[in-house]
Amino acid sequence: MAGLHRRKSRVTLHDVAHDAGVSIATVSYVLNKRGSVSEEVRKKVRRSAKNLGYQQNRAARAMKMGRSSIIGLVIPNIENPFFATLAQSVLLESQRRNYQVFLVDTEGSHESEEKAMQGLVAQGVDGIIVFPIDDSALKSAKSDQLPVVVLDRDTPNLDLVQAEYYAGGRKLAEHLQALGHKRFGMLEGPQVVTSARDRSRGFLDGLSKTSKIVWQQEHPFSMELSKSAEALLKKNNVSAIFCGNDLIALAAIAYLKNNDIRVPQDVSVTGFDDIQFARMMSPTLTTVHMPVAKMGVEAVNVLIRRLEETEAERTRSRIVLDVELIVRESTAPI
Amino acid sequence: MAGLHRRKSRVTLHDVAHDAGVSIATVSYVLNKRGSVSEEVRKKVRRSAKNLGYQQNRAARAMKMGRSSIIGLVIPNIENPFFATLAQSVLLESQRRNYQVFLVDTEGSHESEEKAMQGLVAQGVDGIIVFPIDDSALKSAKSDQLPVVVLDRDTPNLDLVQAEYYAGGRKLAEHLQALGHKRFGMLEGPQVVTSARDRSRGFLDGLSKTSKIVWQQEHPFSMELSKSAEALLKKNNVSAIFCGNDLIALAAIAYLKNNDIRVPQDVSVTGFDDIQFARMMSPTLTTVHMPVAKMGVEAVNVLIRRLEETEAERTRSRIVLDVELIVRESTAPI
DNA sequence: TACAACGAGTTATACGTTTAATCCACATTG
DNA sequence: CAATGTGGATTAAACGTATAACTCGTTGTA
Repeated sequence: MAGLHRRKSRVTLHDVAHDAGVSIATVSYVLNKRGSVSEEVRKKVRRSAKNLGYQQNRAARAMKMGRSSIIGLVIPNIENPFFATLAQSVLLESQRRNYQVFLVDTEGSHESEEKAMQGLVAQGVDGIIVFPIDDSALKSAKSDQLPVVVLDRDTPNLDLVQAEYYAGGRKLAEHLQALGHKRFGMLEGPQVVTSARDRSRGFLDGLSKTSKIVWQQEHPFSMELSKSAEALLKKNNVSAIFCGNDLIALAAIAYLKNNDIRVPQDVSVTGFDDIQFARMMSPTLTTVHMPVAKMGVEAVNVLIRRLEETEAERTRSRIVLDVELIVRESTAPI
Repeated sequence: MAGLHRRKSRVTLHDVAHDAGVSIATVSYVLNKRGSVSEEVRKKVRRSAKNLGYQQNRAARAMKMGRSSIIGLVIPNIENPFFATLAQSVLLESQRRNYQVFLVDTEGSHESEEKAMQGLVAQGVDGIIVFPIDDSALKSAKSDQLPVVVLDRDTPNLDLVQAEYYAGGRKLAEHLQALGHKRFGMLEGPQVVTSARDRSRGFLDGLSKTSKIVWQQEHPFSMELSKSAEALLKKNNVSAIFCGNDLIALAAIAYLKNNDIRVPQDVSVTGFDDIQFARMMSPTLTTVHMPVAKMGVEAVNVLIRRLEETEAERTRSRIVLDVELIVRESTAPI
């Protein structure tokens, strides 16, 4: 039985038309709910189409229409749960809206990001949603070729969807201070990244004069703890640690525990993002919940609106979503 | 500047032909490295193409050729790190081979899986790679419409790529027994799933007569621990626990720790899959490493081979990959 | 020398849609 | 009754590409 999969030449408009005894055009009109066709012909056509199992040939349609109904999604790393959730929501919403998605994982490299964007354009996608590696200007800023929605980084001329990072940072600062903390360590995300900067800024701005940053260091958004970070953690000279995201927090906590520094008894730790694992680890992680799924949905909405808008120039969208402080076990009163 | 993205009617073969002063066909031949064209014309054409920034119109090509160079990937849940890694490898390998991927996340529902397969066929993908929810026969077994490669579940007539689950189970049993364990608990994966069954079978077959299964329970492949599982864990009447996958193990360990049962001092715990987090948690997890990335690559290879094979009936592929026991901190001598 | 063979290009067609333009029969209206 | 309009259908062109079939010199060979 193997091998009989040769695509049996699919049934076309022509076949349906023949079966229903009408012209090709009529079938097209019926199926696209356009033009004026009598109710009875309508029924006949629909019946034939269903019987024969007609399926639109997307390639032909795409060619004729000049649009593919495909959108490109470019993310740095699908293995990061944050992006997995994001991708999922984009996928779902797109399908719901009758678009398909080309997903590209750039593995965190600028070069691939560049190539990915190029590639997608070449593939003929209608638009692109991109979560850029960092701020280094999406240079091939394709926006003149096709609509681009940028996640997370405010970029000139491009539609934007992001979250209230700054506010999130403040909330963490307030929460920790309310618990009595005064001496802080910071493992911030890469400061070339706006969203990481905003988190830090928010946190710092939220501190009162009596609070003190004992140490502060940049760290990649990953679970592999840097040597210098380990050195700082080992000092055990702060009562609370702000981490740029959940992955860093996760790694920090693991390291602290291995060095017999208890969380949260000896030191409180906070994350950022609220990935799925944040509430599964022990201690569960106090963090800032990002509306990831919502970001995905909004991005799709913005993009499709732009795709389907009339020629009328629409002004740039800038959607900023609320974040929420989630208090769990990794923070405690001093 | 916003809104000037109206797809500037892309440059076509026609434009290039005009610019190079040759016919459309010649350009096509040059670009596809077919037919016989003199070296000088070749150069001229390539130059024009590059200058004008010609990009193949995939839709037109797809229509003419009857193949889209797109493959569908259907997985249960992209948020599961295991599938994230799998997806990533499929994406990368596909791109390398000049195919694009439609990713569909079925969210673990049969209905969506069914619909996803249908949908992909309708979209005109050339072939499908699917990691099915469970064994309930991919009924719309599209294999007669187009090539399907199944991951993980042996399915009649379909190409298969999977891992040596059985052997993995045995290895765990042997490892634990070598450490002196004799009383075991099992939180197996859903037994409707072949791969889960194979893991359990391998484990059980690997036990000697003197070993004893104290309790055994099915559990979904997720991090949300069931009440009954918690009850069993609390009993604290075994020295080692076999978990159906890493997520279950993760949850179990968290629960045990919260109930002051130490891992591995009081009880050893094993996982299965070796997800990224397995070596980040504390204690790090003893587990069986699945060659996930390799599975993805192989699946793409098998599929593309079938797509591009000549009419000659090829026999069904059945690729089974080795797994590896990874010993970490969550298991210790009794 | 005549003719086959070949190399290098061109012409022409088909792929399956969408949709503007057209056609036709019939009803409405001045 | 002629002119006009209208609902309901058809015809035909176009989208951009791939490729089979063809043309036209030129070369090699019998």
